[in-house]
Order: sequence, then C-alpha cells, then structure tokens
Amino acid sequence: MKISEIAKMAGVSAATVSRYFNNGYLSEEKREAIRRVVEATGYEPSLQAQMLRTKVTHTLGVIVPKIDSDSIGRVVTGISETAEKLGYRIILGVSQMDESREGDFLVSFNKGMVDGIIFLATVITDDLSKKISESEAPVVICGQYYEQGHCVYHDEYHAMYDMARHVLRCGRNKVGYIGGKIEDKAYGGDRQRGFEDAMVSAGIIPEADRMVVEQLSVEGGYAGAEMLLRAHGDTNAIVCATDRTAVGAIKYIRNLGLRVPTDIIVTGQGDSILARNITPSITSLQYYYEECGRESVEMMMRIINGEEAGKNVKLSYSLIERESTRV
Amino acid sequence: MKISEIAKMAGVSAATVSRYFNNGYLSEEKREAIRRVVEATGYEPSLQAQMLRTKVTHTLGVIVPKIDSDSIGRVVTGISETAEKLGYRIILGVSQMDESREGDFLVSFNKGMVDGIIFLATVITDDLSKKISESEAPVVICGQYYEQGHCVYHDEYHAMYDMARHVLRCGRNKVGYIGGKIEDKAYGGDRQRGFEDAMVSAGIIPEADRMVVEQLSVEGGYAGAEMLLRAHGDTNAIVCATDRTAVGAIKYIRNLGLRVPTDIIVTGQGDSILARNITPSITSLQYYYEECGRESVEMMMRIINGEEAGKNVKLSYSLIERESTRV
DNA sequence: TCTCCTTATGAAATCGTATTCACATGTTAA
DNA sequence: TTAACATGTGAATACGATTTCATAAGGAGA
Repeated sequence: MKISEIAKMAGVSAATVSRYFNNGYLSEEKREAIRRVVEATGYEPSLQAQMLRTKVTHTLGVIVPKIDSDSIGRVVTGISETAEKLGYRIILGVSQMDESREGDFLVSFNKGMVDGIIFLATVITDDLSKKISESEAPVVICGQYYEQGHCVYHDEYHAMYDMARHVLRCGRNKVGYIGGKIEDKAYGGDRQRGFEDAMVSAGIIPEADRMVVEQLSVEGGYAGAEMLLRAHGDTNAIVCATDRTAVGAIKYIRNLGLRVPTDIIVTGQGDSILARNITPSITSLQYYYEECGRESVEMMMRIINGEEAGKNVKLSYSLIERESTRV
Repeated sequence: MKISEIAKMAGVSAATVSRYFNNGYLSEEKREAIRRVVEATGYEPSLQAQMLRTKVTHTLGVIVPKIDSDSIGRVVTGISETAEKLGYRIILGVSQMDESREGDFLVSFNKGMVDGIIFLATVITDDLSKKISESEAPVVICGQYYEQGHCVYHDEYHAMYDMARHVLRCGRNKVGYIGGKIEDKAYGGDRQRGFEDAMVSAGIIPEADRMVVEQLSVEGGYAGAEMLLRAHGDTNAIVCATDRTAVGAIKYIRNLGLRVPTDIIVTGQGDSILARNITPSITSLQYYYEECGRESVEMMMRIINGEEAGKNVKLSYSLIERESTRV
C-alpha cells in the first residue's frame, strides 16, 4: 500500500495525500475523501521512504558503557520516557566500557541513523573528543561535565565536598577515601577533588596514602579498605565513591572485628537499593538520574529545533544520612 | 556522496558499484578501481536508501517492562552483545510495565523499523497475544514460556521446586511463600506452582494463607511477612519469589525480634548483588540472564535466516546456599 | 562456421515518500 | 475591466540505493 494507490482511490494526486499527512494545505472536501480511504485501508506512510526523503529519523542514539547498572538504568529510563513522549525512538549502543566501541557507535550512528546522540561516557579521550566534534548529529554528553560541548551532569564535586564535611562534622578526623580512576571524570576526578578540597578547607592535608584508587565494586571496596587500614590503623572514617565500594569496605572492617559506625564510619554514593537495605544502612548521596536523562533529551530537542539550547545543565543532589554514620 | 558519483569517478556504472558492495560479481580490474575511489572519498552507502530498497533493516526491536532492573539489565546486556556481534543494532522500547505501551511498541516496530522483535513481557494478555500473532516481524518472547510462539525462558518452575525442597531438607515444615501475581507467568505463576508442588510432594498441603501475593519489592516483602506471621505464628521458613522480597521479609522478621536463620529461614531468587551482600546473605537461585538474551537473539537469527529455529529454549539455573538458610 | 554458455557490464525500473514548480481558479483592490 | 493576490491542486523530480533485464565479448564444443 503506497501513497499513490491511496491517491488514486481518493481521486486525488499523491502530492495531495502527502499534504494531508504533513502541512495539511488542502480543501475540506479532499481532506475528507482522503481520510475515508486512509481509514478504510489502514494505510501508514513508509518510515524508510520518509527518512530517505526528509533526512529526519525521529530517532536518538544512546551510548552507554553498560546497561546492567542501577544508575545508568535510571538515566536510560529518563531518556526513554522523555524521548517517547516527544515522539522519538531510541537506539541503544552498549560499549561494555570499551572506548573504541564508544567511538564505533559514534560514527555508525552518524550514517544517517539518528537525529542526535546522547552519550554517557566514562573517560573522554582525545580520540573520542575528536569524534564528538566531527559528529554530524548533535551530541549531548550525559553524566559528566564536558568543556567542549553540550552536557548535563551532576554536581559531583560539591556533593562529595558536602559528604566529606559531613564526616568531619561527625567528629572524625582520620579520614580515608576510596575512589575511581582520575581520568574517569565524574566517578573519579570530581569526587576525589571534592573530598580533598573539603579536607583542606578544614585544615587537614590528606596524605597520599589515605586516598586509594580501586575498582568501583564490592571487591574493590574490600581491597581498598584493606590498603587504607594497613597504612593507617588509626582510620576512623572511610568515604567511598560508590555504594558498592562502601559495601566492600564495611565487609573488610567487620572481618577485622571492628564495627560500623562505632569504630569507623563509612559513606557511599548513589543511594542505591543496596545502601538502603544493607545492615548498617549506608549514608549516601542521592542523584537525580532520571532527571539527568530527561534533561539530556530536552537539551537535545532544543538543539535539533534550532532553539537556544545552553551549553550545559548542572543537576543537584542530596545527602541522605543513615546508620553507617550515625554515632 | 552517492553511488552514482562514485560510479562516475571510477568509470563504471552505479550497478557495478552496488555489486562491489554486495554480491561482488565483477572483474578484478573494476573492483580495484572502485576500491580506490571508495577509499579516497570515504563513501558509505546510505542506510535509508538500502532499507527502502531491500526492506532489511539490520535492526532488532527490544521491548522491556523497565530498564532499571538488575535482571533485565543483564538480559539486555546479553541481547546487545550478541546483536552487535552479528551486525544488528537494537532499538529499545521501555513499556514502564504498561501493557498498552507494550502493544504500541509491538505495532510501531512493525512499521518496517525492525527485522525482528524480542519481547520481555510480564503478563501476556489476550490482546498482546493477538498483536504478537499479527506481527509481521518475527517475535521471540524472552524470559517466560509462551505456548503460541517462540520463546526462551528460565526453568523457574523446577528452580522454585528445588528451592522449596531445599527448605524442607533444612528441617523446616511450616513454610510460608511470598510471590507475585499469578498472571505474571514467570515471576508469579511458575514460581508459585513450583513451591506448591514441592510441598505436596513432601506430603504437605499448603494452606491458602501460607501463600501471599505481594508487590515484588522490599516493601512488598515486608508486608507479606507481616501477613504470614500474623496468620501463622509458627512459621519457620519463608520462601520469596525475589531477592528484594526476601530482604523485606527479613526486615520484618527482625523487627519482631526474631532471627534469621535461627528462628526463620528465608530464601530469595535472582542472585542479585543485594542477596550476596546483605546480612545475613540470602540463599538464592541464580539464573543465566545474559545467556537468556543471547539465546533469544540467536533464535531470532535462525528465524530471520529461515533456518530451523525450534519453538523454545529452556535455560537452567543453580541454587546458591548462603547464610539465610544455614542453620 | 554456428550455437551455446559463461563472465561482465550498464540502462532502466523500482522502493515510497516530500517538495518544487506551474497552473487554474476565485476574490479583492484599484 | 484589469491587475494582484490568495488558495488548491497535480505533474514531475529528487532522495540513494538494489535488481532485473538486455547485451556484448570470449571461449568451448559440434
């Protein structure tokens, strides 16, 4: 069933049928005739043909490092909800934390498959940055600050700053930190800087070996706590870059026979279901992941529609105190 | 840059360039000439035009109830990995557990957008079943048994059967069950039947109020345990349909001043990060979610390629014993 | 020498739409 | 009455590939 057949049935030209679906510049009489035929046949214009002709796909490409993650899942929820509401579908690229695959998606999405790309990156290397700037389709970086382009991100720096201050307010002064790689801007760099600056602001210069870099997993947290406590037996607080890390740290602390929060207080980040339900429940930072997804899509829409989009959007957070710091 | 321009540059016809990219039926001489031009220009055929002409999209539609879920995230990981390896992209539809949106995706994916649909459904109503059978694109149901069509699913029935037997072997005989709605085939029906049959096989006819239906969440588990223990104070084991439910049940039990596993043993299902890390760690059932995604894609490929696909694939499981049943 | 087959190739049709352009009305202003 | 303009419509073309069909050259077999 194609437009020309509909046209013939309705006694008009194909152009008129096209107008019926698009700008609607036609007489009531013809409109009605076409409406009847369309209704009777259940005709729908071919998306392929429309895309070929108009170069508009009503599709957004979404690149994520992984999809089996609490926080990323929530961001994608926000993206998909908003996109659907606005009549866009999303095509998903899971890079498995592999930078070269992120690049591959970036270029393959650019073969006319999408109107825009929302990119949840981890480490944005020079190579990726180059591909981003060469992308024909507009790119919005979601989840971290990106100087050279559009982005929507959480205020991880101040969040971690506040968290560290909170720990100090709990009366602890021998504070360890377990975080991710510095190159990972959001999870690594920003959080660690926030921690350090908060310490310094309280007159404490954290020794290098009070801050360890680890995998952001339960196992990483376990190993990180081990390193911290071996180096400094006096540690009475551990700030972790993620909830999972905090869980691992707590495990190690308990294995030593020490107690949380009595001996050592621990904080996480992300407000995951894990943090809420483990014993002791973990003081954590809540980010608005769904909103991050939503804002990214909305920024993308402004770009696509040629409106004033703004370079970036910084999202807020809130600190949720739980048992792991309640002394 | 279009194929005819490449053709002109290489001194051949567009048809020949097309052959270069497809069946390759051409002389070494021309092949080389075209190769040079393609290399120099970086030309790539337009996907839109190819789709319009061939009706092949190399795209799979994936419909999920939600994406911010541990198990679904893992299934989608399996799907996306396998699809990418085979040269397919995936377009994602998140239904937010809304049956009518599942139907919408089913029809909208059928407007020539995809070569096949992988459907992670919850409750397959008659209406959905109708839409599935009317779908032009082949549909594979992923995650539950589906009589009328292709499916890949976990053996939830036997898994739960084994779990219930395990509880009995622990010496407990007053067993409660907290599950989901029966219409939800996998999470509700199969698991509950497995539980019941295991009880019956041991000569125990479970009273109706030893089995409660709840939301499969922490809160649901809490409420479910409350109902169970109010009705039967003698309960000494609770089998839960999911890990989250088990977490909630444990919370309630502890609030009562009872202990897990000493007074009441508890089991979950899904082997989530939560089950592994909570105290006490929860005896759970491990399913192979990534594999479920992978098998679904592979079955889809067989269907698309017209090979013998098989009606369904049943996946295995394993029971992981942890503290919550170690007496 | 004639036929038949294989190997290469190009011209043209096709996929299904949107859009430009030209044209035919009818209406209004001068 | 004429010029100017708004309104509606269809023919033709472009989007960028694939595929069918026709044809040409060259070799093999009779």
